[in-house]
Amino acid sequence: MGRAPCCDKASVKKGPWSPEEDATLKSYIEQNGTGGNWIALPQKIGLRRCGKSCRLRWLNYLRPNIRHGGFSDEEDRIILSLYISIGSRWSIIAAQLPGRTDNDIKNYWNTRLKKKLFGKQSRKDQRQHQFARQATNSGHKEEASEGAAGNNGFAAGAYNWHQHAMAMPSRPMPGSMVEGNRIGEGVDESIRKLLFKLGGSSFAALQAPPCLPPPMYGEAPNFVAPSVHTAPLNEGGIHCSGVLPALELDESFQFNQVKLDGLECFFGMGDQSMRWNEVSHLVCPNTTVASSSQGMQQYCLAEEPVDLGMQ
DNA sequence: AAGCCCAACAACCGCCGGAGT
DNA sequence: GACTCCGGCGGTTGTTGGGCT
Repeated sequence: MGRAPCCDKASVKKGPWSPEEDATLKSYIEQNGTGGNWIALPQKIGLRRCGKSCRLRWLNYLRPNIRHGGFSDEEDRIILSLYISIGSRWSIIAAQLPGRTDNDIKNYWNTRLKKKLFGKQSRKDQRQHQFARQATNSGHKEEASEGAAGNNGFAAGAYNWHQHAMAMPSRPMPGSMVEGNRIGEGVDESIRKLLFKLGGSSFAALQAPPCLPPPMYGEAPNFVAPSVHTAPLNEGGIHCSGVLPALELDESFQFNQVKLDGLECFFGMGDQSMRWNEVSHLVCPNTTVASSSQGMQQYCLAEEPVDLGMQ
């Protein structure tokens, strides 16, 4: 026997909300709150809507201080960082971007950011790219750069990780901050703390690479951060040198079992396979890559190993 | 000018986990 | 401990509008 439906599907209205419905819902919640029961709410205020639909409408659209569209580079970077670390846990990602809803971020990722990052050209991008080439060829370089990079600073056309990494500020740009927002100074710290709260991540591993013990796979459903050991530093077992062999990071990245839809290329599944050292700049702008004396590539973290104080 | 295609966004659906009984 | 209910979440689908052929 299946679960009873949350409302009578036959009697509730579906589809886009009218301004009148919006006004009714908004004014009621502003005056009385949700009353702790979304299911009962529509009946109370005479809306022929499912309670879940009311909740969604309020959270995604009517709630105060909601921002739509216009994602900044900084927000892009946060979304990407967290997506790589924790996968499609949109609510957690949204919690780091005040004013953004999980639905908004999810849509943004699925329709735009994923394409931006992996070089799927929209027709608009193709046109911009074509325009850029034409303008460049005819000597209009300023117009060309505007046309090609008008998309939040990402170059149109096939995405170039290295190029973008170089363009990324090593620290959040002062002035990119939204008031009351975590975006801005200290955002990396904020994300890192969040990831440690969640149980570790490849992102966190970059900031303070654990060298021992060996990775534990499959400890948690949905979220596995293979090379991260979350025990406090002072309990022993971890000694962080600040230098992590590239191989380890690659393995960390490749064995991460978080579902990374759209990131198949990192796992050798796409036709354009990437390795961690090709994208780490984007996720961790402070990470630099250098060659060791043995010719083996190593990661040299620009920062001192951080205090991993668990909260 | 009309039809088609596609990107963007809004909304729905169904599952899961936590709280209450 | 078992059961029910509800909220929350993520995946998916539907709708719309703009651009292209």
